[in-house]
Amino acid sequence: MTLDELDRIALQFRLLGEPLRLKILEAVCDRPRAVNDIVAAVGATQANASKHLSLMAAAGLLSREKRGQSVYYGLKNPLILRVCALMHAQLKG
Amino acid sequence: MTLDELDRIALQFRLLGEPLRLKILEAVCDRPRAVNDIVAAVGATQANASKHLSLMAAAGLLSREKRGQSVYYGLKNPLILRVCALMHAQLKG
DNA sequence: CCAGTATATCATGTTATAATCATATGTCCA
DNA sequence: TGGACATATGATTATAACATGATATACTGG
Repeated sequence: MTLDELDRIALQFRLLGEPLRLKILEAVCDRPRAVNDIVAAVGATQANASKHLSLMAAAGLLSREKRGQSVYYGLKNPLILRVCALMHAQLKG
Repeated sequence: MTLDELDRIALQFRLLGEPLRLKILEAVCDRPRAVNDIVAAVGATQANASKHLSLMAAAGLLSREKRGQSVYYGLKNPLILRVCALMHAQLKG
């Protein structure tokens, strides 16, 4: 495993290391949703949620699509849900 | 998913969000190893490695066993390797 | 064009986490 | 017991990350 690879993997893990971001994942896990909607679902400030969404999209975790005056964020790769589920399971084992 | 659960999952992810700690996991993935040995394998300061090892053990990621004048750290639950492998795969997909 | 709604960004204060150096603790053996 | 080796801890500094409030940009309907 190269150093660069480790760095990128670590970065991905760090992205998941924030409760608010996990909540966001939960919010968009079955369908893309507008920022507005996500903000309400996770109970965060618009500015704060927006920042996390940008970050996650930039990291390739979320997809971003502008439709009308809203922006829809969705899961880029459902595999990330398995990662979360595995980690959840690991906590109990 | 309760808030407390999210917090704990996030904490676990944050633990994996450090390249040095991933290296440590790699170093002990097939057998427990002494701190001394791990330090050499990952190329870190003794103090720094020790701190990370303590942290990971406290979080339930690693097992800790004192044998003679050495302390052996090993994987507590091999499931964590699957989490890492999945994340690695996710990066490419 | 204007008002309103939706989203993003910027500046700032604060907290959290990591690396380092020095030092302490503990264990073994001569 | 003293000295060498292995590990842990404490204090300090540096850096990264988050939350917030204010503001900017973009789109839409009237």
